[in-house]
Amino acid sequence: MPELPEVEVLVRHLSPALRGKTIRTITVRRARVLRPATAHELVRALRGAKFTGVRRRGKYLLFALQRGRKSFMLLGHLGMTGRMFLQPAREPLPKHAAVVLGLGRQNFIYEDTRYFGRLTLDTRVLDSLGPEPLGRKFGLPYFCEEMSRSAQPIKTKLLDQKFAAGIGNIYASEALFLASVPPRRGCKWLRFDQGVRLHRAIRLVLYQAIRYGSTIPLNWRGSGKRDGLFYYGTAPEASGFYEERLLVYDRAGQPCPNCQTLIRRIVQAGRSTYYCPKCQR
DNA sequence: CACCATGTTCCTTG
DNA sequence: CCAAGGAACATGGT
Repeated sequence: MPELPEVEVLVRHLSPALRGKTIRTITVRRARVLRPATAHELVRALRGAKFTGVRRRGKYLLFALQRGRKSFMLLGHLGMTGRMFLQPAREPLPKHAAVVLGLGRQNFIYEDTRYFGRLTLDTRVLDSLGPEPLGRKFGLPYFCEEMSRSAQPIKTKLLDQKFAAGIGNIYASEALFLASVPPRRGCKWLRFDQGVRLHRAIRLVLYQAIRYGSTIPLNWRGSGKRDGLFYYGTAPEASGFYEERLLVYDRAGQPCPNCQTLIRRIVQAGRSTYYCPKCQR
């Protein structure tokens, strides 16, 4: 479920829901997600600690905790299939619950089908993240400077978390389409007008996705096969909201919404890219 | 059986 | 140092 907009919307829900709650029990069912820490270390650090807030950095969730006078941070990442939500303590745990924090009447659950995500006290990964694409530092001057210094295909660059923290495979394709930029173009060979449009499209795509996620009914737990949240239009709890949300992602063979040319799928750096060969050149 | 999947990290090669 | 490519991680959908 995770790119910057999804994480942002999740954080906005979790922060007020967790603030002030004290962690009484810690159940680790998949120690792998704690890497590099161990279950014992996590239990020792979290027991008795109180949530003071939740923030976001890139695709990471930052849980601010306090015990006594000591403040510290717990860092979460959802990988490809992670979810985080609260549910009544008596309800059965989902099959792939990786970590469960008992908060009294409620459990805070981190579940992750593929266990690619993380929940850990080690925050060092944050040091290597680039600027927030919706933040001040990610201005046109920074953007153009980065473009001029890289020969990488632009699509690959958008996925580089030290270029901008939080853009993922879906919104990379969407932003390039909105800006009419061909995904294989080397950064330094982008024309100025393409750069300006892309810079703007990145912010627009992320901003609109956040706004969209803030207005639809959300099912954090997910209702089944397709993700009940953002990416797919099949979730019953959001039917009617999804039309024309993602313009090119996962639409290979379908007509481009601008020109009816068939959307193409290519592979770059091992990931699918979707684009319109006519609009994006 | 095949291939695909919202992400990151590690390894090898150049 | 950088970049590119591939594999690994692990499970499920089509």
